[in-house]
Parts: sequence; structure tokens; C-alpha cells
Amino acid sequence: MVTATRGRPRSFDRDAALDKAIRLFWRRGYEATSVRDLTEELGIGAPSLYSAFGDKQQLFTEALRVYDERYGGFIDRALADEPTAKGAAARVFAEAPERYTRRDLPTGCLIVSGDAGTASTEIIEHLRRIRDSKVDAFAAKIRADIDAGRLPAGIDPRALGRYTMSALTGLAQAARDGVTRAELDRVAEIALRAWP
Amino acid sequence: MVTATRGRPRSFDRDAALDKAIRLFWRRGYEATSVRDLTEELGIGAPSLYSAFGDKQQLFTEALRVYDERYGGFIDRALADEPTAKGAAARVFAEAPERYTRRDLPTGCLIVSGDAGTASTEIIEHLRRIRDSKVDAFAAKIRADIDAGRLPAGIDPRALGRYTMSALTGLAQAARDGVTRAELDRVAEIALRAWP
DNA sequence: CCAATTTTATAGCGATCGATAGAAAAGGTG
DNA sequence: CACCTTTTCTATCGATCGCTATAAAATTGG
Repeated sequence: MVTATRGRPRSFDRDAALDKAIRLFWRRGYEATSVRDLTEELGIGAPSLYSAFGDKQQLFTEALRVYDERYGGFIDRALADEPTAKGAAARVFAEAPERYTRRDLPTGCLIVSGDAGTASTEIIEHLRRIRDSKVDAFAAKIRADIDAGRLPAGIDPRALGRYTMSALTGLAQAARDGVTRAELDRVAEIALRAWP
Repeated sequence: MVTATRGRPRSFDRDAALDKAIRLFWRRGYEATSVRDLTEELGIGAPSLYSAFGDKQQLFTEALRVYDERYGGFIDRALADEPTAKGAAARVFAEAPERYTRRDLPTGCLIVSGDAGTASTEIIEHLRRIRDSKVDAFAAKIRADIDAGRLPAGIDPRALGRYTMSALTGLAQAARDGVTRAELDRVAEIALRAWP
């Protein structure tokens, strides 16, 4: 879309700047990332940032949305592609260690730790809702497998879904603590063994 | 120790004030807890706080130490009391849900989330070291069980220890997200099944 | 009572926070 | 060219951050 508009043209690539903001929020979290940090990293002045992205909270919200599809989407893809819940869990645990320790990208997961140390209840609630939605998605796929007889009837879909996302949270946190990809691979392999 | 000292006596109970500080740091983390929050919660002025506890970082360090023995010590106790590593893991997973959702106490764990959103590398390193030490402790007990033939020789002590603490981290984070004690109980039960 | 000592309350320090006012700059449109 | 619109840069704003100087209050020792 190259709609010719009047006025002075923007001097920076909005999407490239957003990606830099994503990585900064990813690395430090919402609260520890100051507007000054952002303007320096993005190479633009504060008024340009506010004009292009609204305020800090709006920028974070947009960064979250793009992060979820650009960097964090492997969970949703596993749930969509794999035919069974356990297959999705196996794939997620197989991919997570690499996802959480990528070179030239921050460690861990923005959705897991982005709201850490934040006073804003809005930010916390927003991230909690995203996290809960992943538990719901896993629980739904587990329930479908139980109904189809692919999983024993005795298990609790919500608890198993919560366990899976909870174990991923632990992996992401361990990655932030500097645990290597190789060790995370072994931890993830153990985590999968809890599945029936 | 009631050594009669000269000068105006302290008007507050230092240990009671420290406990209030622990709970405040526990609830909000190091960075999101301001000195003003502390002085209001503890009911003392800023100079009294600095005189009694040093600066904010020293107060946090002392709060961490006391928290670890007063509220977080159930992991060390399980490792010390239970004869086997798996017994310690079973007990830790059995106790954690209640520990992370106590009434009249903040949810989750200070050592897991206290450094969240903090810029200070000192604080982050300090907490990472405490977390790593628990992994070491678990790994050592696992290794002892392997040597004694109580666990199969094929397993990786460090990975299994890391998994256990990582799963606990996930439970603590879930508790912070408002997951109920009952659901955490079921999640913890699943987490234990990963153990050989 | 009068010093000496320690803690208290009051007030404010410089730095940084998120956010913005105002004017200059850079483009299209006539 | 002049005019309109939008973005840019510069320079802040009030609020809050961690922290402290100063002096009054409260105790012990003489």
C-alpha cells in the first residue's frame, strides 16, 4: 500500500522499528524497557515513536501481537498441524529449546516473562489471558483425543494442558538463566515423559 | 540480647518490618517495589529504613535470605529429610501447590520471580545463583541414588534435577497467574510422572 | 540537671520516568 | 513559487525514582 499522502514522509521503516522494539521488550520486559531505551534502539526521537505507535503500552501490545505470530507461533502451529495432542506436545517440547536459545535473539519467551515486575494490571492481565488461551487450546485438543479414544478417559484435559504450558514456562525461564540448548533438549525430553 | 545502648531507641520491630518487606518484594518483585511503598507498608520513614537495613538492594538481599529459610525452605528440607531423590521430588511436588497459594501470603515464589523486570545484573545474578544451587542439590542427590543403584544408570542427573526445578518454576508462575490450589495439585502430580 | 548518642520526622537532592508543546524541516498540491 | 499537511528535532513538563542533609526528639551516662 503506497497511498501517496501529503506531509513530510516518515524517515524510518515502521515494521523494522517494531521488530527492534519487540526484541528490546523481549530482552528486558515491559517495565525495564524505558522510552529512552526504545528511542535509542530504534534510532528515532520520542515524538516520532509516539506518533507512529501511540504510547508505550500500545507499542507493547502491538509488539506482543506481532511477536506471537513471528516468534512464538510454534505452539499454535504444532496444535494445528499435528493430528494428536501428544504429537503436538512432542513437537512443542522438541522445538522449544531451540526457540528459546536462538542466536541473535533474546532468550526465553516474551509472553512468559514480558510482564515481569510490572505494576500495570492491564499488562499483566493481557499476558495472563494469552497464556491461559494456550492452556485452553491444548486442553481442547486433549479432550478431543479422549473422546476419540486416543487417550485414556481417566486423565484431566485441563491439568495436562496446564502441565504442558507450565513445563514450557519452566524451559523459557531456564533459558533466561543461561541454561544451554543441549541441556534444555534433555530437560524437554524428560518433560514429555509425564504424558500418558 | 538486650544490650543497653545509648541514644534514642528504635521505635519499630526490625524483624516484623523485615517480614513485611519480604511479603512486599514477594508480591511485586524487586523493581516494582519502591522505597516509598516500603516505608508506607513498614510504617517507618525513609531514614529509619536506610539506617536499619542499608539501601534497597541490601534490604532485598536480607529479605531473600530470610525468605529462603522462612518460606521457601521446603525444598531444602525435602532434600535433607527424604532418603531418596525421587522421594524428595515427590514430597516437593506434593507440597509446592499449597506453598505457592497460601492464604494471606503472596502467590508464587520470591526466588523464582523476584528479579523479574529488573535492570540490575547483580540482583539477577544473585537469584540465578540461588536457583542454580537448588538444581545442583537435586542433581547431587540423584547422582547418589544412581551410584547406589536406586536409579537407572542411563539417566542424566543434571537434566533431571533441572527438570524438577524447572517444573517447580512453572508451578510458581501458574500460581501467580491465579491457578487454583486444586488445579496445581493435579499439575504437580503429572509433573512427578516424568521421573523414572 | 547537662552532655553524648542514636533515631526520628521534614524536606529536598539529582536523576530518570513517560509523555508533549512548539517550531523547523520535508514532502505533495495548487 | 506559495500553501497545506505531516514528521522531525529541541527542549522541556510534572511525577516519581533511590537516597540523604539537617535538625528535633528520645534515650543513657555522668
